[in-house]
Amino acid sequence: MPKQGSAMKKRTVRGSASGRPIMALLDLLGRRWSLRIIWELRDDRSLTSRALRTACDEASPTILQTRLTELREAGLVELVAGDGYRLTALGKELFEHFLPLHQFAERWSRFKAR
Amino acid sequence: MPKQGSAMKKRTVRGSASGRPIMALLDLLGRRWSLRIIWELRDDRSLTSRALRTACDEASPTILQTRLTELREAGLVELVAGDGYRLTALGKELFEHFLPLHQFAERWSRFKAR
DNA sequence: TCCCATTGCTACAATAAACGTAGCGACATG
DNA sequence: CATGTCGCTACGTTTATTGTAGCAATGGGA
Repeated sequence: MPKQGSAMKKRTVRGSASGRPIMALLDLLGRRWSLRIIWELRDDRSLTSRALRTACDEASPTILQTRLTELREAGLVELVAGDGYRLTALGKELFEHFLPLHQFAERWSRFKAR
Repeated sequence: MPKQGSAMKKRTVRGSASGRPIMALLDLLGRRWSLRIIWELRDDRSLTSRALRTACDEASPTILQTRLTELREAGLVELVAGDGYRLTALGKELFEHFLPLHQFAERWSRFKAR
């Protein structure tokens, strides 16, 4: 992709051509920082773009902005003026599936340690 | 970003330095094809590396092999001689959290279509 | 009003990850 | 031996991400 202006954007989700929404979703969530962003916005948290950047281990604003735009277009995240980014109702619903992931991660971590 | 020394063999999971397993897990699952691979191995399916490649839309064997190695080292996927790749018990447990994702993806798709 | 801090967001060059093609050795079947 | 498939890798090209710097817009004092 030669240009990354706000005009031309490769926002097409891989796998969406297959007509299988799950593939498009898996691809969207499989992009770097997507899962992390959703995670950081859990529990009705609202974070400004910079607070989000801090939460995401000082990730590059370029890619965070790209992901945020994608997630907003996907209807999972919204930007509320004067309040920052937050999950939409749909986004919260999605997060519910990841909630048990925290517990799992702990167990997984202990497994790996062996 | 914390510098990933070239000494580290690139198999280190980003975020694992934070000591928060959830970050390591989110990073591992956030790599391309990770979620997809787990998805394709659902329901006790066992796929050979090439069948998996076909299932994953002819993804490059290079990256598939990389992901498979990572997932195997993470204890989520295993390679059974003469049978192909499959989810481990831990991997199946993880997949349980993604099961409702299919339904969600359908709903999400309809939302996007509007 | 001017100053200044913060917001969301972007340009641009450099680096890292992923892609695509080709092909390896090992093993099996004919 | 010939053929096919297995898991897996080399390598050159393309794409994605990083890091630094900075923009215009907004708001709050002084």
